[in-house]
This record gives sequence, C-alpha cells and structure tokens, in this order.
Amino acid sequence: MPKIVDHDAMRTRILDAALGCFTEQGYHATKMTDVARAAKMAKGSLYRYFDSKDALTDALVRRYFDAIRDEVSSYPAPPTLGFLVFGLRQALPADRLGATRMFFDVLGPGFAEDGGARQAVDDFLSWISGHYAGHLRALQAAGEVRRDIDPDRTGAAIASMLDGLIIHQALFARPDSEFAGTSAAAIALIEQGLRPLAQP
Amino acid sequence: MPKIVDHDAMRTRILDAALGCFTEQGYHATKMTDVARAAKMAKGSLYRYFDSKDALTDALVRRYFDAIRDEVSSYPAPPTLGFLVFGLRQALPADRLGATRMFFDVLGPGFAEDGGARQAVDDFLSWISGHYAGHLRALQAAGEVRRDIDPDRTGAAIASMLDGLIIHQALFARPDSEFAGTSAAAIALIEQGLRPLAQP
DNA sequence: GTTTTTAATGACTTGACGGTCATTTTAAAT
DNA sequence: ATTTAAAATGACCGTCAAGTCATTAAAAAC
Repeated sequence: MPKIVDHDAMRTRILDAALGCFTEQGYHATKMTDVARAAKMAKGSLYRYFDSKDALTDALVRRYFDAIRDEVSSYPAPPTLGFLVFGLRQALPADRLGATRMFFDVLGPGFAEDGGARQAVDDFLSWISGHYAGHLRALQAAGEVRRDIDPDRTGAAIASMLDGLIIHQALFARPDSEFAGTSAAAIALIEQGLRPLAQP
Repeated sequence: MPKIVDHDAMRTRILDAALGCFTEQGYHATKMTDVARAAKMAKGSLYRYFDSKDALTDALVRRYFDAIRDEVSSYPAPPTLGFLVFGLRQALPADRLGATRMFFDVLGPGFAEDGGARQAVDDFLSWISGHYAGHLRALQAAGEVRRDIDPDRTGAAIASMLDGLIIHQALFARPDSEFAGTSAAAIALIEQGLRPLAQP
C-alpha cells in the first residue's frame, strides 16, 4: 500500500545533479537548494537519501574514483614501455579538469576531518601508485624499463607527478596548447627516465 | 598631536598571527576573532589594516611566495646537472607542507574569484617555471642536459611535477621515509630524463 | 596638563545556509 | 474507490561568523 521508490536510482539522480552543480559553480558556491533544484525535487527530499551535504559529497567522490579505477583496471597490461607511456598520456585528459578543481574545493576546508572524501582520494592514490608499480615491475622483467629503479617508489612518484600537472591545469587554466606542451615534456622526461641505457 | 602607529609593522604582526592560526587550525576553521587574539588586539582593529579576511589572505599568500622567490633568486645558477638536481631536492622540504595544505584550503573555495590569492600562486608558478627553464637552457649550452628537450615546456613540467609531490604529501601525509623514497624516485626519473645519452 | 586627532575596542547587526518537521501528496494494495 | 504507509514538500529555525560603529583610550604637540 505504501508509495515505493527506487532508493538507489534516487541517490544516483541526486549525485548526478550534485556533480553538475559542483562542477559548474564550485562546491562551496553550491547550496543544497541548488542541488535540489537540479535534481527536480525539494530540499527536504534530499535528506531522505543523504544525511548531510558531507555525506552526499563523500558518496560523490567515492563514486567518481571507483569509476576511474574500474575503467583503468579494465585496460590490458602494457607490453612495452611505449604502451605504458601511451597510458600515462591518457591519464591527462581535459575532461577531468572540472572534477579535479571541484575536489580541490572539497578537500581544502575538510582537512580537519579524517574520514570521508579525503579518505576516498587517498585510497585511490594508493591504488593507482600500486597499479603503476605493477606495470613497472613487469616491464623491468621484460627488459623494457631500467632495472635500477624501485617500482613501488617510482610508481608513487609518477602518480603524484601526473596529478601535479592535472591540478595546476585545473586551477590555473593555461591555453590548451600550452598544457599539451607541458604534458608532453613531462611524459618525455618520465619516458627517458625509465628507458634502459642503450648497450654499447 | 594624533596617536601614530607603524602601519607596516602592524600589518606584519597581523600576517604573522594569521599564518600561525591558518597553519595550525586550517584556514576555514580560523575566525577573525582567532587572528585578533593571536595578534593581541580586538577584532575591530584588524579591519583598520585589512579590509576583509580575503584581503588579509591575499596579502599573506603574496608575502609567502615573494619570500620564496627572493630566496630562490639569490642562489647561484647550477653549473652542472648534478647541481640542478640538488636544487630540485631542496625544493621538497618538509617545512613547506603546512603552508601548502593551507593554500589548498584557501584556494579551493576561492576558485570563483579571479584576482587575489590564486593570482599570487599563479604568478609564482609562472616565475618558477621560467626560472627552471633558464637553468635548463644554460645547461644545454654546457652539454649537461639533452639538446632535444624544450627548456620552457620542461621547466613548466618540472615545476608542476614537484608541486604534485608536495601537494600529495601535504594532504595525505605519508611516513617521512615513504615520502623521501617517492621524492628520490621522482628526482631520479627527472635526472635520467634530462641527462644526455652517453656517446659511444 | 590640555588639546586634538588617530587608534583601539567589542557588543551588535546582518546575512546566509544547513538541516528540520508538520503537513500534503502519491501510489500500491485490496 | 478507499485505505494506508511511505515519500515529498518548503517555510521555518538555529547557528555562526564576517564586518560595523558608537564609544573609549592613547599619545603626540604645545
């Protein structure tokens, strides 16, 4: 007899609306009222699905990184250094900049709290570092990558360095051509750094 | 006849107090009352020296980066690749992490505004990128760095990549030993990437 | 010591937004 | 068509902090 709705679908609808608002106007500039309007419902309804703005944000951040992880996981392991480098280039897409700026916005003021959104990003970074490390290890075995690098440390280094490029572009938007040049230089540096010295 | 105070000294005193508060409690958790207490004055007095919390923050960020710029400018140009790399290592100090976290905190919500604090950081990044580019150009001439890299793009890439390391450590504090390992791997990658190929 | 002008003060005003809840609406079941 | 329990609503509340301003304190000049 009662009215029944699809709880999960509702949460998805709200998260989609929130992502749109946050990306367009920024996280702090977005009021719960805005999210409600974007999701075509009243503010009060939001609170049936998320306990607070923080809870909503946590769910959003987690969903975002889970999706990237799933996608990246589905790629085959790179058989050569060239393929690895190709993959790194793909990790610097223009369409991730809006979300990156948003995370900057979200995480800043939240640095006091330990759980929540920050943890989700932290988890992802640990994962991607390990992911790169695995590739590096395999490529070392194949003679495609210098033997004298530490795969774990270098994997973490690559993750942080690429994120540095993304963050800077997200916050200090340069012309696309300039960003492309900077990215290319960074990738070239990493590629040369990984390449084994030619045997005389 | 009127009472006179040293306006600049007063601003410095307030900025020092604000830096302490922001670093310790975070930017958003710090209220103007807190800054006033730390500076040993009443809240109303702050507003004689800074029009708003934003204005205070802008001045603080600008002062911080100007100081780094002055310091870095005073170093002699690196005569070899080894010296350049040594300098890059110095650019990853543990004592900059608190401030970095704070800037993250400040810049996030402010991404809507264009002037102000963000501009100050932007200016600094442009400057440091150019600074590295100058070193790279000189070292290319000296045969210490590969000729086939673009100094400007690579300078910008190095600045962003190092900042990535700093930001990650600031936000997701890893044990010092781990950060040291990741940094070392990153620097090694950059060094190998810059080094000219050995002539057979 | 008196005057005069600027500096300092902190209680108060103001605006804003996250979250609540009494009321109304909806739809499933019979 | 009626019942009924859950869902939706949005006006309202409480909180909180930035910024103001009438008043008081300070010190320079004489």
